[in-house]
Amino acid sequence: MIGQQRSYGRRVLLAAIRQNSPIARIDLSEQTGISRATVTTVTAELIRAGLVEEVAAQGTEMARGRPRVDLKIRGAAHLVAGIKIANSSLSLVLMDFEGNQLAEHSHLLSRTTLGTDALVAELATALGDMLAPLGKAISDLSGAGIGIAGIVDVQQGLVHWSPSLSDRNINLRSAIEAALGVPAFVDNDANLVAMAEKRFGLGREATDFIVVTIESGVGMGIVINNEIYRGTRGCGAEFGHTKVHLDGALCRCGQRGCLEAYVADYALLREASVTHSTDALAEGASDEQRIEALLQRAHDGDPVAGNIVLRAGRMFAMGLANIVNIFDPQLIVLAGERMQSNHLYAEEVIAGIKNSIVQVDQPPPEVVIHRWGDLMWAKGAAAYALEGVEEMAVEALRAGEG
Amino acid sequence: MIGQQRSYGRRVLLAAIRQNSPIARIDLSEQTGISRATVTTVTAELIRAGLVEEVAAQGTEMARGRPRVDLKIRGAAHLVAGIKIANSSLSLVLMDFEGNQLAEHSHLLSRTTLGTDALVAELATALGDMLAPLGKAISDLSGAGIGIAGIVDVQQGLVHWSPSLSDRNINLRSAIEAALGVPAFVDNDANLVAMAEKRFGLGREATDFIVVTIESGVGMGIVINNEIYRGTRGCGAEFGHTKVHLDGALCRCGQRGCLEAYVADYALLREASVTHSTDALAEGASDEQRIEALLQRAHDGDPVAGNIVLRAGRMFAMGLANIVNIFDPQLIVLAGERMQSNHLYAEEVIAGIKNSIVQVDQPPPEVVIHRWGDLMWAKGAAAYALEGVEEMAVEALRAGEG
DNA sequence: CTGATTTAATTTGATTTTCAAATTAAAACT
DNA sequence: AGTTTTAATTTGAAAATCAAATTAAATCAG
Repeated sequence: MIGQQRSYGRRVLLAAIRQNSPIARIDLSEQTGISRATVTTVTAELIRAGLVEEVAAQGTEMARGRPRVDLKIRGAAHLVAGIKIANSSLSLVLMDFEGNQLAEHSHLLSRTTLGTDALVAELATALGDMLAPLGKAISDLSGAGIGIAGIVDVQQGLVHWSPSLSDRNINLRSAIEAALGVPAFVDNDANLVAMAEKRFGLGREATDFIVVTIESGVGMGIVINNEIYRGTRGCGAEFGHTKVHLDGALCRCGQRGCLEAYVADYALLREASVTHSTDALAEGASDEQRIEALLQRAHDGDPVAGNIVLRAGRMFAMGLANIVNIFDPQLIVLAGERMQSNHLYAEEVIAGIKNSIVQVDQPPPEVVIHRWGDLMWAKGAAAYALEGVEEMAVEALRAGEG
Repeated sequence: MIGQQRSYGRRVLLAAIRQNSPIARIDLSEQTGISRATVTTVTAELIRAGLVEEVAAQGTEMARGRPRVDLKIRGAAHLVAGIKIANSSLSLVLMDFEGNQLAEHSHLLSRTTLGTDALVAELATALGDMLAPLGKAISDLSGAGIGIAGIVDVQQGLVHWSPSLSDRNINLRSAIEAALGVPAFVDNDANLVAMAEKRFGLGREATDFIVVTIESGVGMGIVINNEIYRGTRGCGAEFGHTKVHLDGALCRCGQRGCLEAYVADYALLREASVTHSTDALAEGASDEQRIEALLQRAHDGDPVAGNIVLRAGRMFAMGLANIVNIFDPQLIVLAGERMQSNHLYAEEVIAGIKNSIVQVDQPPPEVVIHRWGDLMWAKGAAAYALEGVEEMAVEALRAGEG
């Protein structure tokens, strides 16, 4: 409607079909406010293009009158991959256009930090390995979403800096598109979790919510008005580095008082080392094992361990309360897989949030814990790719018709 | 384009004309991506409706070819009032449709907290007093924007709670519309400052920015994607109650560690009372005088006073840094009139922010201090009314044409 | 089993919105 | 006075949409 007459209707209807999956035309008209006549015309076009298909109306048993015919996204229309570039591995997922997971794959990286070309090469290998058993090739993909830690300029596909890349200011999108011959969509990994929640998780119903992830650091994704909010320099949502104490504990980032410096593994271990330094566990044990031992000890009533863990939880609650006080979201999702974060997901922590937010008549936002597997990130990447591919498909439709 | 065919184009073009004030049709086409033909048609319509007018093209001296004809909003099209309900007074401003200030007025309230009817009555009186000298009546207004402290549901015009109202859960919009016979637009006062900055101030060029105000409390307005972000329960942006210290200083709100409990007047005085309790200034002096004395003393090198003020500044910087870490805005505007906030607006504070935000290659967001007069709030209210009236005008256009 | 009823979807014919290309307008150069 | 240049408008067509009428596919009632 703006600019060259572009098919805003197509876009809206396709999105509505996706979100309300099996939905009859009459309900689409109701929902979007677009007339039934137009819904018929446009959906016919979408069906003709293969993006949408009819399914036998089900559910409401035998109502009177002409039965409604449900529409849904046609999964076979496109194939996308989602790839998360993690510390020392890649995790991949394959999805159809409907969002059904068709395959998953995991790939160990030769090194933690790689050059661009090497990384892209490993990426291509991993993709091939995932696709081969299905008799598919990379060229069958309509798009690939890539999640990477660091500072990413989404518009340009530029990775300013990432722990996984030895180069700086690399246009990872171009590099991947050149190597794979497939449209690539690159984003910061925290945003991808938010996207995963938006499309597949607890954020499906919400328009404004926040996703917090705990891995080695603390990440955050912000969804405002159904869209990822990325900040203006691509470095927003640095929840882990919000300050919770003036001149507080030293953080990996070099600053003091960051939330991360109170809740991250290294923070807990740093504290534990003061009193438990002579522990058997301290020698030769991995960080993970030591954390586990600390948490166990806290659970068993060790006062010092308990104190360490308690403070972490209280700081975490304070940080989350600040988010609520600033954003007033509908929902906060604590997404993660690690049982090691149990202490941060405890009842007391959630309750602590409620005590630190501004009190109004209305109930506080829901805080929910969502335990995903490792694939969460990759699924988010796939969701991102689906978004991009959908956009391209609608665009193609417009061009094709003209 | 969605729903009944509504004139999205009209809306877009009117907004573009407003934002780029004197602008030729060809530039409008360029900017909005709408074809020149459509720009001609739509602007003709807007001119016919009296919302827009042509002005002799100026600026570019005598270029070759047919000279461009600039368009601008026609001020005379509508008249709006902006009203800020403050502690013990109303401040009002009168604006034309172009945003030119035509009059201002100030009105003392009989009491700090009033019943709805009494407040509305005083409001009508004040409005009348402002309009009378101009030979205008309230019925000449196309809308009135009202800013009030407290929890406001903008959608419904409901004031859940406000220090200025003795009643709770009042539909202030209905009450005012009934009394004045003019469309009313009610919002939280912090949001209005953001709107004032967006339309008349430093936020004109920015799409994502934050406005922080210091009065008796600390307020914040958030602009995301050119729109006020209000949170989902109407209680977001409570910057003053973000926690900056676990189990910290007691706040008026009853919680501990709120930023306000470190930077507000009462917080400074609380600290000062510990050591300066026997001061001449402490007896019989007003709070304002005592604050002034404290700041003066800090400035003169008194170590205790200096320490009190220093901490307030550092806490303030920390709070702002957290906003940057979360939002990554283009711009932070510190808006206020009070010289008493000088210590919070000091160089050191601004520098302190930069030391607490996540470091990236790109420069940190600008932090600017904008000293407005008392009218800032009322102007914001007027800006809000203008937004509403513009919306109504476009809507009327659509209905009228059909 | 047949026709009435009900509801969903489509078709019809018109209207609105928009655009590209051609045309006109208004100025400065030559 | 004619040429050039640029802005704005007009023209004719295409695209998008809608309200109302029609058709389709089912159940219900007798």
